[in-house]
Amino acid sequence: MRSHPESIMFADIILPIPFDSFTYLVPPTLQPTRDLRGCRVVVPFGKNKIYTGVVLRVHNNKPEGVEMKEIMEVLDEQPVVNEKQFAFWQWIANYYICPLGDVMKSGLPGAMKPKDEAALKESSRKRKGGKNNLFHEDATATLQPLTPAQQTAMGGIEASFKTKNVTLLHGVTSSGKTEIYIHLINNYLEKGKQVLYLLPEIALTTQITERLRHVFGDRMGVYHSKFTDVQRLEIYKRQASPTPYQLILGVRSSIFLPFQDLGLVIIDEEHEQSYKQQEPSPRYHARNAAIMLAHMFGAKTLLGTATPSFEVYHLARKERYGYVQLTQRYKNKQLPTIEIVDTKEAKRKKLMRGLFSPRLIEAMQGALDRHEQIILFQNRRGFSSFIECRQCGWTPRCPHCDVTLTLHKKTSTLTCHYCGYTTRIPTHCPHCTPSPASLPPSLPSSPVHSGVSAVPSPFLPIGTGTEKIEDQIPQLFENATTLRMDLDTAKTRLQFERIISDFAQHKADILIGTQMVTKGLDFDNVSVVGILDADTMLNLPDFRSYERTFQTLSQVAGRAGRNNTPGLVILQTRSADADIIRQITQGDFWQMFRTQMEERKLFHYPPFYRLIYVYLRHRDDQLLDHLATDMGNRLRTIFGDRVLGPDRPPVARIQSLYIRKLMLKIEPQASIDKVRQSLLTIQQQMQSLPVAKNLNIYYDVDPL
DNA sequence: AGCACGCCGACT
DNA sequence: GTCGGCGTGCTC
Repeated sequence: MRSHPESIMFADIILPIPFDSFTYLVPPTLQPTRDLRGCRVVVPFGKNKIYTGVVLRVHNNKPEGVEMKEIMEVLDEQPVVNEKQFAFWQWIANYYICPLGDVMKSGLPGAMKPKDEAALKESSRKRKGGKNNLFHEDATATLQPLTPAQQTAMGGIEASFKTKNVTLLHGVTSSGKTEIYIHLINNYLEKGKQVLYLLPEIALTTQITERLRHVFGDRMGVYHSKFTDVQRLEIYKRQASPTPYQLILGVRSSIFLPFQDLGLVIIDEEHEQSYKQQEPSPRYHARNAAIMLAHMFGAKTLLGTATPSFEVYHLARKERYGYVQLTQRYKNKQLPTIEIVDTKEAKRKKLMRGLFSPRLIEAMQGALDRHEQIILFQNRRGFSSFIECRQCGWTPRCPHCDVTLTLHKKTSTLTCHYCGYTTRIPTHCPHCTPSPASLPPSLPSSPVHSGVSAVPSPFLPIGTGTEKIEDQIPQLFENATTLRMDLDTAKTRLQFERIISDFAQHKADILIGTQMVTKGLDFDNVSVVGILDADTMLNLPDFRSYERTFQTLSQVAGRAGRNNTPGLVILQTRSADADIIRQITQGDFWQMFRTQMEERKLFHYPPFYRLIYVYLRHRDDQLLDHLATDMGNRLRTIFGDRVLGPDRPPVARIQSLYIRKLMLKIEPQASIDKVRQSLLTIQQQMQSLPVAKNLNIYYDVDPL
């Protein structure tokens, strides 16, 4: 029973902190019993902390120069992380240049920590039915037959899968893509294969869940970020068990579930930005990661959208991906007519009433008279983007972040959308009227928007949000009722679905919203869609702004139209004769793509080049300047003119940390491994500088 | 990421 | 005289 020195075992353990792994001693009592890889263990850490981690590997190479601690306890009989998951975790860590600890944090349900698990078992016992199967039922529906157009597309997908691993299904809105998915899923389930069906967070509504539930019953598990830890843990465990769900309908993070025999991955609304995790690390793109996951299983991937991302469309054009088009709308629902209104012209002639042109008012009034509904789209929430002193033009900014504060009319406050800092609207401008004593001690009961108060606000709201539009409706349409849908009114899925269902039941005439309105189901009484201002989106300082505007506005326009009559979309813009506006109104994706691709190629942007942003953060602005320049120079010795910057990003300070950004434009055929190695070497050089002790460096690969 | 250690201000 | 602010340094 005495262990020989050479038989001493070590275990590399992933902990939920931003490092790859730490090496611990495996106690002799555990050594001969089993391979601990993939099992959770409890370990001491630091002075008196205790963590649960996952064993990455067991070996007997003693690490140099570190004093090791011993594993305290092993929690699992069987691994909770399988080999495919480890390979996938490692790919994410390598590709997105982040530590394994970060990947584990995203990849394992929070409730995998033993303390939580014990507590949760307790609470789930009390609260019966914490089950994932929310329809506490069996499949009731059989498959609906496909229309001829859908059948053709289905045949196209199957043919494409014979030679291609990834296929793009490019189908106009309301062409019935979901029905095709359902048939395809059914085929794979019949072959005994597992299917992962990914949807953007906001599109995963009760309606879609119910629809699939009717067909697939309890063979389907739903994985949603709004579920409780117990529910998520239950699905995770079930997927690792001998009887996993055969179909997972889930959001971004469901790519981390254990799969056993994955045969098909469907990524709906492939172009959606929300597939990219921005914060925290790992900043992965679930679409691209899911394609890799499918590849590891030898599975097929179907990407569906009405407005493909350039990255995907480009690969389809190059025949790396298969391509299937679906041009016919379901029940021959007609595409809407899009009318452009030149607001520059209307403003010059003084015809604008607030944010509304005469043509938009006329179209809306017509719809109201016919008891039809209206959707108004504005891609910004709140009342205005910021306020400005009428006297001197001073604008209140966040004391911690380098941004203007956003006006929230309802609460009479100014809020920072980055750190949440909130303050009351000042009664006077501290810049040009620095002495409050000279003013009446009025509370800011005179909100900036109303001139009702005795003391008019010294501030003017600038920019337009959904709240301001809502505010102007009563003056233009006396009896019209409104609903507003944006991040402020639809924070939870329940609120979101409530608004959708209220509007569907015609509890309001007008729905005002941000791009969230594009994600609702089809409303069959909406005849007019108003886009109040296409310019704010187009003019964003972002090389993808046209691509995004095209996507968003096409999706918004798709909401218009009743069963037999085509809808009317009124698009207000100050740049009425711009090419992009014409391409949007004509739904000319191909022309838009071609024009934009020339610029992308010329300026070395995706999909011709791969972008990597390198972020540096430090609380000392001047020192950071110096360090960022230094790092830029070091990068240039390796990457030459593929390095741009450093620059101050649009928001150059968040939560009292200053930020600099370096940009790398890498040829797509370059080895990501070598790029990562070079970056990490330079990072180590930087962080070994005595002045750079507190320098924080992180990466955003394929940023959006 | 936490969390302990450490060095300077306003309180019983 | 202490309690506690958060800068900074380390974690197998």
